[in-house]
Amino acid sequence: MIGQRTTRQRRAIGQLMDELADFRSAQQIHQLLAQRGEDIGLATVYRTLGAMAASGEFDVLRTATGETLYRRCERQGHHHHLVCRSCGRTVEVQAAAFETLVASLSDETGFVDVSHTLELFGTCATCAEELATS
Amino acid sequence: MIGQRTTRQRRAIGQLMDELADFRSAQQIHQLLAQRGEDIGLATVYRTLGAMAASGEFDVLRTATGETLYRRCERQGHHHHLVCRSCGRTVEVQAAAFETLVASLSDETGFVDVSHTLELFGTCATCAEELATS
DNA sequence: TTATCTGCAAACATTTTGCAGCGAG
DNA sequence: CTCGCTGCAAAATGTTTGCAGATAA
Repeated sequence: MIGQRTTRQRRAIGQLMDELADFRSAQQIHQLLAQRGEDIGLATVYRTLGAMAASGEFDVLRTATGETLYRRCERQGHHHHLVCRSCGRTVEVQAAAFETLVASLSDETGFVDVSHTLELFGTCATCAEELATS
Repeated sequence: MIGQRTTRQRRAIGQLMDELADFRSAQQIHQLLAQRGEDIGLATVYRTLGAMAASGEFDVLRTATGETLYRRCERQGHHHHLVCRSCGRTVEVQAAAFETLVASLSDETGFVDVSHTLELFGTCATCAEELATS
């Protein structure tokens, strides 16, 4: 926790994540780095993503198949993601009304420190069309 | 999809699930069955839970560590769960307002077939007290 | 009888870890 | 010079699958 070193690997991962708009898995990121000529061990990618996510630099999301996806969190504030099942495109969703609803749960149930994970999946317009014509 | 057979294994799993109040993993269920003297293959437990969940008999939930948890769904209709971080106690939550909100997302974003996963975690009143005194 | 289910073991996919060597500070 | 970081390969985890034999219907 005291010393964090700036290595070639961490720089490369940080830079790549800056350029990516959507959620990617550790494996995808490892592959993208390889395509750029960055020869980085898969284990290092996992370790680095995990560490950066833990420190709040990334949003984390789990797919229905058990993969962990990471993305640089751009907007501040709490929000959720609507992910296309087919192409992975992501839309950020802010639903103040929902947050309010969750907050009220605390009173109703007696539970404290109520946190939540909301994942939204759908098929985006483009993919829906493609699927319809096949 | 046509024929479903009633086997010793399925009966045992169905019966055990009837008695369990909270979410359990396939591995836990397999172990509980073994304790009862029900010698059922782990693969069968996975297959059966998967099938029963797919047919809507169980609620499914994924933990942060990637395990899939199952529980007999008591209420009919769509709802979510507020799970105590400490003791695992579960409260079912129905939030019609939230469902409406999700439905409206479809119009706003152009995404179709929007589904969602909502997981709520908190500390129940009892556990909160215990934690305060320690 | 016969299609379905089961158990086993092997296969899988994702992620984690032990350890020796490398390299940032 | 040091301690943290990296790569590799092995291990761990949780889950799925192929197949031959068992079994509901």
